[in-house]
Amino acid sequence: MIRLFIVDDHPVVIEGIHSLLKNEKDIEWVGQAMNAQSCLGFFVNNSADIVLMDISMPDISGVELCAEMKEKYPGIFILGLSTFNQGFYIKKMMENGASGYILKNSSKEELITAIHTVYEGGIFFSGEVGQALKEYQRSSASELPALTEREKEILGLIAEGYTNPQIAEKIFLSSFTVDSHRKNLLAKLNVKNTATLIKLAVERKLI
Amino acid sequence: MIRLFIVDDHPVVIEGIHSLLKNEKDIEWVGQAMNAQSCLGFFVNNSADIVLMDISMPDISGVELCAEMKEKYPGIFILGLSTFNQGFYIKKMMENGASGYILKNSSKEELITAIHTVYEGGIFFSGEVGQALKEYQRSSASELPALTEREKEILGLIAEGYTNPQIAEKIFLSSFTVDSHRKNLLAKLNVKNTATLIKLAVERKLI
DNA sequence: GCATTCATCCCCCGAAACAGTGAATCTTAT
DNA sequence: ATAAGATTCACTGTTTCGGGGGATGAATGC
Repeated sequence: MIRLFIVDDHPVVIEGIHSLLKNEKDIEWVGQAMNAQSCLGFFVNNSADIVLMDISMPDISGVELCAEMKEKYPGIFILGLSTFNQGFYIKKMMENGASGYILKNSSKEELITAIHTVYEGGIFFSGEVGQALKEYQRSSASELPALTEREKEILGLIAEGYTNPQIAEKIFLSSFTVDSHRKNLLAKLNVKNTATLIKLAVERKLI
Repeated sequence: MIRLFIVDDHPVVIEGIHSLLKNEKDIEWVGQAMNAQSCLGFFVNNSADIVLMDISMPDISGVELCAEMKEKYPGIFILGLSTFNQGFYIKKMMENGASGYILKNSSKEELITAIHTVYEGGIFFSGEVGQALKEYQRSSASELPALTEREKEILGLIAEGYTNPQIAEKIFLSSFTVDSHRKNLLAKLNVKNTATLIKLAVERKLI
């Protein structure tokens, strides 16, 4: 028996999911909350196996609530729930310990599959969400100015710890030239020094 | 109809999966390969929707084959397949474009669910794999030497682009002292300069 | 007690990074 | 063809980094 709790500030969503699952014999509806505070209140004296959690709530965001819940009750699996398919928030939820993410317009089958997968310790994304997540991982880079091949090459070598003279020797250029490319990298990416350059590059997966 | 291809150097695995899926009406078995080369050869003149791919193969690794396949045929979904539940390789496969990962001892139901989820663009992990992946994400940081509070503070400020004199002013130290901490960071983490320091720090989520 | 470890602090110096400016090839797209 | 941009090279400063050394004090363990 999978004990399910739901947190969402839209009554219609709670009702809709309740209705979809009411005939599922292995899923027990243990409670619901319409904001983060009352969700946290519930878990003081009660428990659940899975929490379906909306991303946008009146008091604190789903991302924060997710972090707090996993901190206090690491054994409870959290399944993100949202109307929109936003890569950024999905990523944040996952980083904060969520076990998956489904859209509110998911089919009954998808919802049930998600609940079972997560209950067994798995990770589940609905189809569209999986796509959005993958695209997001790239698209966050799309806002960045395009780097030339040379610039990417030199960025990679900088990240590996080579100095300008070393890079120059390695790819048969003048160290003045390497320095020029380096300055262009700083300017294009709008960062002030090597530290911030590499931080950006790693975070945005440029290298 | 989901067109499925499998790459695995163990005939028994190919046979076993074939047997499990032979009665599935919506899954069509389009071919199989026992090494990476013959897999790549197949896709020159043929196609598939999903490739079940073993992680360990005689010629090149599943990770590399995965990267090459996604490069050439981005529309084909790749589902990793392994006997062992190794967080590191799972992570590598995912970074190279795989859509999920299942164990060879998965149940028929799990296998079919995985195939359908992936076919619809989703991401699927078997239960145990999901756990291993999450644990790996933490454990990779555990091998690092412990940093002192001061060092972590200074590391964070370096990553934000502050120079030694700026950090010194900000936290009321001599810039010589900041420099010492900085050098300790380089030594402790065994990196040669700011670039590699920040790369490591971001990758290992020290900041 | 005493030695040791370690976090914290300080200093010098040569090498590297950064800022500013300028300019010559070469490719590519309009 | 010409304009735009990528790539290359150059010079001159100033600032920062990285490698060396060394000092203090608090905590630790024997």
